[in-house]
Amino acid sequence: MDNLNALDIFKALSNETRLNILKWLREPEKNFPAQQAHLPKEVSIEGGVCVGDIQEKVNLSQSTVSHYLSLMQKAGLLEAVRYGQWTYYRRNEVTLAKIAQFINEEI
Amino acid sequence: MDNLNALDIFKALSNETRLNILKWLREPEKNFPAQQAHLPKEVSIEGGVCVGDIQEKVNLSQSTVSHYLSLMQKAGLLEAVRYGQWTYYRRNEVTLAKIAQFINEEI
DNA sequence: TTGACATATCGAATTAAATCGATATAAGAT
DNA sequence: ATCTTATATCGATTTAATTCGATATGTCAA
Repeated sequence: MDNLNALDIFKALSNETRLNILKWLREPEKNFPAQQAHLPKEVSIEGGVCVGDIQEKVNLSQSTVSHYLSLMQKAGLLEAVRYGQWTYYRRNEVTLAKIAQFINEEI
Repeated sequence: MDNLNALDIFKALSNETRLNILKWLREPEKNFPAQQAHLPKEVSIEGGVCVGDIQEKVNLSQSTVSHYLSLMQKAGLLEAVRYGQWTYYRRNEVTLAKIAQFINEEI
């Protein structure tokens, strides 16, 4: 996912739960108590939270949450890092900055 | 429409044609040759373009374009000014600035 | 190598968005 | 008053998004 696909990004942002996920991922430690509990101490996935922890918080089915996260990742809003059986998702600040800039300069 | 409804705004932005309309309205004189042709010289609706001129450019049905514009206006992205039988739409820069700021600070 | 857990994908059902043509409303001109 | 032109609204159809439960895949542990 290199170049900005504004349409996919705006579609991904057109949903309350997905907006919340992005917001929560600004402060993962605060919003996801169990954050990175599965990682050994020497490993850290900066800002990343696993699917299960997110699912618990949003209270939608596992498949829906997985779908949301993958869709946000495809749009470039999130990055995914796999560690063992877990997938950690974190914000992609580059895209977020670019889309704000896009609104200011292009739209 | 005072306070920012982010969801409605992102939904309004999730469409290529609507994105184009916003872009074109940055430079109405350039993008809409007949701009404000119906207005007497002493009246000016700064940056405004009437529905018919926009419709001609996007090549969708009159009802679809009218619906688009009204939806963008309800979201706060456009302002509508009626002059006689015409409705002139123009960008609402306040909302546009706010939504970019919202992405940078809230999301 | 079998079992348990985390996540992803599939297929189906429901709900929402896009889009049209037809019609209504509103203003201006005759 | 009537006709025309501009825009808005309505109702219907098609297409896309949401959401689920079931199942597949991948990883680790016993």
